Amino acid sequence: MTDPAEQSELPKTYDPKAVEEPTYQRWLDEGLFHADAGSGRPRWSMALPPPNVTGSLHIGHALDHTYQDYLARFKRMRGYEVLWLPGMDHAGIATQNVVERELAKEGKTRFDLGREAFVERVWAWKAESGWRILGQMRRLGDSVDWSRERFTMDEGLSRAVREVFVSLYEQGLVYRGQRIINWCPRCLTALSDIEVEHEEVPGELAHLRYPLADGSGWIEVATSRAETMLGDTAVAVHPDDERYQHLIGRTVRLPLVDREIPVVADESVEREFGTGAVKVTPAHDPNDYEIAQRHGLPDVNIFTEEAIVNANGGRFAGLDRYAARRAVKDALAELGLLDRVEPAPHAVGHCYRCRTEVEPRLSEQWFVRTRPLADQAVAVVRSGRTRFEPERYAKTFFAWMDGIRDWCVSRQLWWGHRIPAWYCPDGHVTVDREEPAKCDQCGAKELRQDEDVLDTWFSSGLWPFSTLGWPERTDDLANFYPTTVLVTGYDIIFFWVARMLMFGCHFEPPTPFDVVAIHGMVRDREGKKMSKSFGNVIDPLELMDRYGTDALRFALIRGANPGADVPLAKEWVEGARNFTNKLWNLGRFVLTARAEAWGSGGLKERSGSPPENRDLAPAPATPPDDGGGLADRWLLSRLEHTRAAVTAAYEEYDPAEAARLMFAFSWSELADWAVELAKPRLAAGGEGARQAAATLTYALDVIVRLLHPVMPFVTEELARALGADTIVRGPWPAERPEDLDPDAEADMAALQEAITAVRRFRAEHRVLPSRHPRLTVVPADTGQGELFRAEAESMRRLARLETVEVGPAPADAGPTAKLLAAGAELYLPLAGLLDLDEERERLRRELATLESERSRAVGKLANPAFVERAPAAVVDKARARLAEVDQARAKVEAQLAELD
RNA sequence: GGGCGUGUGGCGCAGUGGUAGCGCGCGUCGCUUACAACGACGAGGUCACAGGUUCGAGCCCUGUCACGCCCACCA
Repeated sequence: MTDPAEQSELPKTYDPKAVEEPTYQRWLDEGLFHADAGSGRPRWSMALPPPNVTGSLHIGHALDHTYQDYLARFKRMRGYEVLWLPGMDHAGIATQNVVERELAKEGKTRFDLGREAFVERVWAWKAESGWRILGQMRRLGDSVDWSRERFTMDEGLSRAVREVFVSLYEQGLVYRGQRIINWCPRCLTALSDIEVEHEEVPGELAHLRYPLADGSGWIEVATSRAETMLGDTAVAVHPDDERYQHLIGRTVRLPLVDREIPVVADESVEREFGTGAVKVTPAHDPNDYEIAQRHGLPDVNIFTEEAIVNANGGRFAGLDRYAARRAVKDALAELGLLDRVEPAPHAVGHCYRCRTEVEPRLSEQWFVRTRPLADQAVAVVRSGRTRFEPERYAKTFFAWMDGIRDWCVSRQLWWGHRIPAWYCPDGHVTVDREEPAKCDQCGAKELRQDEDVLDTWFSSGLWPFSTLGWPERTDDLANFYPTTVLVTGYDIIFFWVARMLMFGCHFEPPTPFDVVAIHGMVRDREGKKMSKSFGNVIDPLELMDRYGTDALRFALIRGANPGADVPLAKEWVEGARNFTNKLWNLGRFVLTARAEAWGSGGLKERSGSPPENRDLAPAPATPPDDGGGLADRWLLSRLEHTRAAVTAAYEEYDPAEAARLMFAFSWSELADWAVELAKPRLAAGGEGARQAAATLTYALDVIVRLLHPVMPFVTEELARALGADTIVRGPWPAERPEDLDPDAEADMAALQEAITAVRRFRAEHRVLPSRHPRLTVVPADTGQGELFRAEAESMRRLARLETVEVGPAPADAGPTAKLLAAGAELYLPLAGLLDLDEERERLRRELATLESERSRAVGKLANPAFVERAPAAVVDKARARLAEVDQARAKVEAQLAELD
């Protein structure tokens, strides 16, 4: 019942759904992503920044993975043995929070389950979530080596973590101590400095009066956190501050808690700030803690872990920080000890995972001594052994490393690597790679392991070598370390890149990677950050469902200018989808042309999927020789330019530039001109048709290969249709400088200019498409004359002309238009082209319409009431419109004059 | 308070010394046998501002303004 002719029709649009999944499966089945160290090829390696097992991949991952995939595929095609190693991060706090939220829905807390059961539960959750993420990576087309997939908490990596921690301890680079750390009262754990996000809040500065103990007056202090006065143990002033000389060494009576505390002199006090006297709360402020250390002051902790006032806060016990602040101010005001409260915006730290205000808290934690490690990491970048791309991010890195402070690595969580430290009843610490049988110092056998786990970034900091089997001296480590490139967003240079450099340079020198390639963040169409609260997040899966993976990837890469943020909107992806379809149809055209040129029996169709014509010869590895015609020579020259520029851009970590070049060549040159120029030759058949088809086939094959790193699916499908089994392993198009042909490019430019000039004239004068005038070209020189004579047929067709003649200007041909293009003069007889009377009539009607609009506008603007009373915008609009009308009138009048 | 970056047509962006480009949008025309997810043609920019270097400056230098991001223990 189906018409056989119709059956052989190829689908007019590219259908990603039919192609992507089977293609990816085939790549896996054929082991194309598997890295074989024994292959003898040069090696190239990269470790995937492990996504958090939390949740699913977002648009930022899509960018990150696409960027890496372009590098991996590009290098693979160029003949490298590529290892792109995948995996996931256990993501301590983030994951624990997610599972705790899930528990909360059941009305439970982790404490109801107990540590062991809770951790079990997280593992179960991880199994499920991890599966989803792997599926998304397949969707994206990630060419990772699945046989080497790792997880930060798997056995091998856990061993690496213990090895590093214990070694650092032995080297004196890990220590335990009491410090003021950043504490999240909601997550109930310590945080490192970079896990705190500073944010400006309105805030206030309260001026409090502390009466002198001897009743001789008072001293005034200023604070943004009045409630902390409950934990004050001193007041500090600058030693040279004349205002307070007489008070140094005396004592004040701390109101509300009725504690006598000293006035001390400390150089850290700024005389100009506030009153020049500062209250000292050693347990709740890092500066104050240092002052206390210097002066031997006690510390009074007034908060519980949840930041609720404890028993030390007397009658304020039980209030949270904010309630206590109000209550303390009220109480002081009643006593006449609150001088005033003024607004004072200042930055407050928030937990990077839950946004809760961080509370400085004095506690016992584990720290990494970072200075020596940081120095090594800085040296490797300064020397150029490791390079940032773009380079300016090295500055960001240096700036942070310069001011780096010791890294608090212990977390009061349950999900993570348990700290390998054990305590005996006497409090001695034993740090070991395996669970020790007895205390190092006293031999006690009752040991209890530290309850805390390590910062998630501790294990991810080992990623480049722990994933290769370290500390074992594995083949993979020998073959693929240092890794070649590390790709990531600028947002985690401090969190991750810096830590990897510190650990890598120290434990597995010289460096974990040669190049750090930094990309930006995905933004919405207005350049705004994507976030759930703005409601502007885009789900990559939705985009892939709708437009295909290649479209999403191309849109992301096209916007990924080096180091800069990537704006993305549906329309961008839609445009990229149109491009995939353009390629698809280019493929359809070329394949058909090729089949017809060689008289083969047309193309076959696989159900609903792309063309398969293995009966034809495989795509040529080199262009057809001869290359006689201008169109072919021009195309090959442009192709070689593109090939060279795209290759260079890929090498230089500028895939956005490569994308632009490929897009422009494919669409504006190959499709818009080369194909159009080929049509008459193809239609003529014979050797000319074969020549044209061969050149187009070659060009398509090359551009498809160039595009493959960015758009792997549609290009693989087209390459297969052209006769290749796969292009995943290349080859990459070879350099062909002999194809560069400046003469052909110049000639083609002249021809294009002439054709466009005629088209423009036709469009402006509304020449019906069915009218085919005769054109006379008066060339600028003899060379140009030959050009136009040779290309007369192309020009005739593309400009819709009856004939194209090269010679002297026609005499006495009646009304004639003279156009200029590339130095040549083009003469178009108007008679018969457009009906002159009809055209005059049309122009007069148009002029009349414009005149009447003009007189109305003039009248309106001449009316003072309108000009004065109407909104300015309306008046401006009227004026602008009048100007437009005047311009249009002038044009129409000129056209009328041309006709006479 | 430091550091980095950005200001180019309505919107999003390229363009590191030699006659202003791309995508989207917009206007006019067109279902020309690869593609209407298309084609042809067009409108639209004193390249934030002010100085300077140069034969010549979006592109280099200085300063100003605006915006963005990062870092930061002035309570």
